[in-house]
Amino acid sequence: MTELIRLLTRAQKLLRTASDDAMSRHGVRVGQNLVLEVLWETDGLTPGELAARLHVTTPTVVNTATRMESAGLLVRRRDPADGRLVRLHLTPKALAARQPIEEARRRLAEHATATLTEDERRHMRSALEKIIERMTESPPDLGDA
Amino acid sequence: MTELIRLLTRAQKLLRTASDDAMSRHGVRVGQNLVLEVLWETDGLTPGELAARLHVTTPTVVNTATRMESAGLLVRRRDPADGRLVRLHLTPKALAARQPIEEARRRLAEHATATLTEDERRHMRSALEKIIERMTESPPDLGDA
DNA sequence: GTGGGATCGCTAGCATGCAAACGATTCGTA
DNA sequence: TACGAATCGTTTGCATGCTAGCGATCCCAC
Repeated sequence: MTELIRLLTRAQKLLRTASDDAMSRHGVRVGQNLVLEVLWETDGLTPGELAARLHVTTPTVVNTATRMESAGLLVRRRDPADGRLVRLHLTPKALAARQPIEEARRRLAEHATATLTEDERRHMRSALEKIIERMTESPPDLGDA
Repeated sequence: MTELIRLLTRAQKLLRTASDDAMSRHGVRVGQNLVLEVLWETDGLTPGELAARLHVTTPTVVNTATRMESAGLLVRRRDPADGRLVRLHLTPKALAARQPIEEARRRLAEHATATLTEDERRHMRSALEKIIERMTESPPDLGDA
């Protein structure tokens, strides 16, 4: 079981590194790519909403948004109805990058999983879903105190 | 395929977070735990050797080693035969933490994978091995220039 | 034996994550 | 209506990774 998790960690790291390399060719880092992915579908979300969808904390989104703002990928706008809220809007530059980036991601994913059999895909998917459910639903049950 | 990778990423992150929580109870962070894991088996490795075994870069090991030195988990010693080398040696404190930490990791791994069937474990393992081989052996083949 | 290339650890700067503390705004209630 | 609690974004500080560049040491060829 420990070995299974070790393999999972190693594979994920290799994929993340490869993804960062691919995205960097389009002027976007791997974390920023995740923000784009959501905003391409739903522009004008708040940092808090974005954080919830990405399963990260709000400060992480805030910092990433600041870097993306410096890079000219998005702009911040105060919500006119609620002064506490900030809405993140993509720039034309970010919209133009959509096609090549999605293409690059699709290509990378297919390359990585090209040699998997149908059984392996199906069982790996259900196994990962079970692990995710297990880690979110049930308590981690840490040993001592 | 993209969805498969998304699940893989999510599962790995949940596992890493849970691992960090568990390790923190023993005064060790998740990255430091990986260093301990290797040094428990082979004490006195150099930062470069350690980096190769962990699949990280040397600066990463150097920084982690510095934090672990501050935490009293290891000491640096110059190699008497080769002045360029630094050898990392665990302290009694680090040796004493071995049993509880290994127990915590074993428990976490079993908890996470408790509901997997034998087919799922087997196919997930072979799938991950294929992905790893694919990402290390063959070229990433990034689209444009 | 000496000089130049190779090897090694370290530092600096950046990106991505977290938790904790802070400030501003909003909303419900007295 | 005004005040306290809740909500939200931001800042700060830390851990983990990376690349690039530096300085010290070693080793081989001359």
